[in-house]
Amino acid sequence: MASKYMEIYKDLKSQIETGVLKPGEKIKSEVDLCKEYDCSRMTIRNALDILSEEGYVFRKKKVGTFVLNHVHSHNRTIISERELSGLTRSAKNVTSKVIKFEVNFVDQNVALHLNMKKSDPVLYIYRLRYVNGEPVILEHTYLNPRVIPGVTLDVAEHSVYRYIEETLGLRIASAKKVTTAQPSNEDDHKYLHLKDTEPVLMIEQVAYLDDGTPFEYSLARHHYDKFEMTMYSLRRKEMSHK
Amino acid sequence: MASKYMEIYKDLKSQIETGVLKPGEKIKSEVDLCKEYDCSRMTIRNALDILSEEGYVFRKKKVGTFVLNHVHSHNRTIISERELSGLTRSAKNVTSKVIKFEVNFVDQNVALHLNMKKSDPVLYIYRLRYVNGEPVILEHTYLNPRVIPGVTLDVAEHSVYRYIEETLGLRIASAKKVTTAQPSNEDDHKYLHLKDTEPVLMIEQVAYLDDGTPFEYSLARHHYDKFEMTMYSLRRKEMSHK
DNA sequence: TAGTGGTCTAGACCACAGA
DNA sequence: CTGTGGTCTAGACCACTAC
Repeated sequence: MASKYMEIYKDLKSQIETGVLKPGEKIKSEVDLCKEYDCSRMTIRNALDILSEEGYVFRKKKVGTFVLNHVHSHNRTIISERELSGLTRSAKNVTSKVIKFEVNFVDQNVALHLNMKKSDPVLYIYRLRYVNGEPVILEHTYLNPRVIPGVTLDVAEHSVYRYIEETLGLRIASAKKVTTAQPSNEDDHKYLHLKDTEPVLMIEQVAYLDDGTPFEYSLARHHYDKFEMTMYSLRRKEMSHK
Repeated sequence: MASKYMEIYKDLKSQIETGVLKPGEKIKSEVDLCKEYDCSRMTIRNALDILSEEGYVFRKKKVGTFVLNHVHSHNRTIISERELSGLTRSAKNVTSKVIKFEVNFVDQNVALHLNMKKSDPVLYIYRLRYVNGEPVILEHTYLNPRVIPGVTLDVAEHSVYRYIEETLGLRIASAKKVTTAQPSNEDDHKYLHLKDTEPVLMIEQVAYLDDGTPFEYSLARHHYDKFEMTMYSLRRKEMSHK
């Protein structure tokens, strides 16, 4: 079904996650893996490249490939660097209450991000989102209705992303995110039950379809104590010389 | 000097940044680029892979590769997903005031992250960092002195990262980061001049050397109004089927 | 010296978007 | 139908590490 390197990637990842391959351990060399999986070296490298980008393994030039230890965290919900959907894909029990649902003229900032003109209409959705029954995110969403038509109140109450992919058959491919800390405002106090000394973790996002069209601009204000953003950065080889 | 794909990557990137290749424009096909740069297709794909991961281009299967428009931001200092150094590499005028500089026994949490034993000594540095003369970060740094020896007060006042790479000749290769919003505490009020309703953007980081050794654990509390964390997420092809 | 990952070549076949 | 990126093969040489 999937490609060969994807199968190998999944296999190795699961071996790491289940502890068959232990942190610090050296895994087989690329040539040995070729034999084991009966494929060419490039296929193995494709798989190892993904594992390395995701922080599962670490490659030491001229020495070998090693399992990296995964330190994981606290009581917060983890928003991964690779997560594209607002929420519904990562967390389990997500429900939403729609606070506002209206069509406006697009403002300048949103128009810029969504590549729209000043006089274009935009769908604005303001939702309170619950995880396991607890109100934890206040989310402002701006959708381009020419790209994503037919979003109803019912869709907004559930998952817009699922509607886009499953009903419209479009593919969400990438997202740009900017994360900041913000003092809480009146709505945060009211809906997220925050004190005025307690902040939100704000994630501003522009999401793109698989043809490069930006379709959504959103501001998601997360309860500071319930979310964290994790990422793994890998420096490229020659980058330091520049 | 650098590898061929790196040269091609740099060349294409600069063409995008200088506007020779414009947002939305389709660039040459991979086979055409092979001829232009006189190399094999894999070398071209290596270059395009990086551009794609970094959000410069967007590949549409069976159609072509397109330049993506880069939206950039506000008045804040951008902490990029790919930035490894705390600061000194990205911003220009960074100075530091050392608040504490001492050797302690490592605590359990730090020991876990740095792969150390309970009775091991750890170097603890507490610094206030200024950008353009403004106090904007309070940073707690824990260093493993067995891995990074010879850090002096003088080093701490300047750049620990530069000392590691330039003086010790070690290579910083990767980092795991966890970003959260936190209410400001007394030190934040005192040193960063925050009000009690104003938060910090906290980045917790474990940094690794090029051989996979964790050498530093740090907590950096950033003035909420001066920093943002940006990232670009790209979904992998088959990921959706899982 | 032997083994490793990094780089590169020169091909190949596929499924499907777009004309 | 043609061109495209996605995947894959079966090699190759290199510089360096660890022994």
